[in-house]
Amino acid sequence: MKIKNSRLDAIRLILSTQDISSQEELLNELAKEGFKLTQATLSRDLHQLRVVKTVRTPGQYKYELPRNSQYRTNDSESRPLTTQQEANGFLSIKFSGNIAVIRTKPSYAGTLAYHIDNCDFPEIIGTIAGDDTVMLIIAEDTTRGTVLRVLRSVIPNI
Amino acid sequence: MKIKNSRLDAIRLILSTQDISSQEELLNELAKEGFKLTQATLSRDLHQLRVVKTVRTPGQYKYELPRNSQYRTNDSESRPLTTQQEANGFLSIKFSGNIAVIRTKPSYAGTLAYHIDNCDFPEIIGTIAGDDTVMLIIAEDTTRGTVLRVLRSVIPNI
DNA sequence: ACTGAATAACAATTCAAA
DNA sequence: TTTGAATTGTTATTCAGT
Repeated sequence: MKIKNSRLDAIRLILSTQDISSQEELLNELAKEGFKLTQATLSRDLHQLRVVKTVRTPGQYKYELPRNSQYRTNDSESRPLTTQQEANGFLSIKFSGNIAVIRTKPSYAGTLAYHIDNCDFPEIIGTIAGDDTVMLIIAEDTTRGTVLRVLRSVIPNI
Repeated sequence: MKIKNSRLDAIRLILSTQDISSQEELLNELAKEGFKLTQATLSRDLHQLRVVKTVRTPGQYKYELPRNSQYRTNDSESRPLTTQQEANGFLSIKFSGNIAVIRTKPSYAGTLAYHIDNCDFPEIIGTIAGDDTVMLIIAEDTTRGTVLRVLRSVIPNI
């Protein structure tokens, strides 16, 4: 229950920040974080998170979270969103190099970027927003996990 | 080849119009259309089309095409700008690190970015547009050649 | 409800051939 | 380059136990 949810969060974190190409590989990453489980359980977790195995380049696979990262366990699906969750329009976040790309619902990007800017996170040296996309320039020596962690205060549903 | 391409088209049509939950099931549908092939070949076809196996409801799977290879009727709205090469306003593309910068004619950038976004290329994790400039954030481990190749479906005159 | 061990089911790849 | 047969590899499920 409690353990399982933190494990699902760990899976989401790992899949959001690195390229994973098999359940075996993900199992190893989870082991590094102290999660002990078998492939059977992981398969069920991925099923619950509706993770899909995509083809990146021929012969190379990547496990990806669904784009509207409506995660959490089944019980939270029926729980109404808080105003803050509802308000930020967050859909997904991806990383490449020192840049994070946040997708939002249409027209939400500007407001979200404004809020992130206002936080003056030292880990995020700047943002730029379109209509449904926010780009974050990440400070050097800052990990993606850290970025996700600090963003949680602005985007609780990240 | 000719046969193979029509088979790929048949696959795209089937996946666009019905729920398929396994390769074997798809094999049967293809047989109805007169295509004789084995699971090995089908697996390769699906790989080429970058089809993903998604979870619809718990325990129920569905093979889905990526957005940019879905079957579309000739409504010009959602269709990429493949017909009129002039329509996209493309002028030039340059690269630096994991960023590509596309210059367009004035006011064309937003529409072009929109179309690129809609394709959901895994190689391009995000775009942001000004008036005559589109910036693309390129996924890690993706070459510039690959970026140019995938953009060709949106910008034939690239 | 959650899990691991074993297994079944399924999909990807190898190999040989055309 | 494309393919099928066989094989391997990977993931989903069953079953039993907690």
